[in-house]
Amino acid sequence: MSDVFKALADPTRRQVLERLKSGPKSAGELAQDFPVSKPTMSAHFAVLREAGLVTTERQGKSLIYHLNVSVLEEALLGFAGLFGLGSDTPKGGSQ
Amino acid sequence: MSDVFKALADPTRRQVLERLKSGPKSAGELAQDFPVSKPTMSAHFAVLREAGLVTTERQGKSLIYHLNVSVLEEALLGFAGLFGLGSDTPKGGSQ
DNA sequence: ACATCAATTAGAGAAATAGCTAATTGTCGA
DNA sequence: TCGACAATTAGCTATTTCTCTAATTGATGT
Repeated sequence: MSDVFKALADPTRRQVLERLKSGPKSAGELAQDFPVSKPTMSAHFAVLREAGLVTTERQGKSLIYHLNVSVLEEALLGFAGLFGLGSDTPKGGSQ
Repeated sequence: MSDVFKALADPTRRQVLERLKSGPKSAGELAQDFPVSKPTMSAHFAVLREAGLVTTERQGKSLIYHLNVSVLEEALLGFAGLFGLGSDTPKGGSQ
């Protein structure tokens, strides 16, 4: 879960997740929207993948990235819950 | 708001926020609970302060840190909201 | 004024991060 | 098998981050 917050620390990666919200996209398709090189994007994808925030699926020559909302939810709302934020989840224990 | 996520990326800083949940604490009081030097903790506090996640109040020789829940809420739930998570906030626009 | 205590700033080093170009891997179609 | 294309890995640099010890600032009490 520390990996998730590390992944979310970078604005580019947060924006990638937002793009993915509207549906799966290929690496190249995603890369187009950002002002950095493809290898740099590839590195960002790797961080998101290792955090479990996205999953991949091969489709011909393309690699399709899918958003894994549940991991995002668990981290974001899980942590928010520790402070009594979000839903009325009383507490939640682990770190 | 990018500052908030950057601040949350470090486990020590997240734990500081959790400690602060139960009420304001002095720098030294907080520092005791962590296996790093006081100057290191001071640096972490500065990051949290700059992100707006905590506020300070002088009390004699001590500096008292207060948790600023609203900033945490805005970042966490604001971002979660972009994905339809948390409360049923439909969308939310800025980044 | 001075000693003391709380906390920060200064200065430095090691490790991690974000970025690039060039080279490589893997897949498809002819 | 070969050429073209998608994406990653390799190799490198610059910057940032985390950590430390030593020195400084600021407030209190005598």
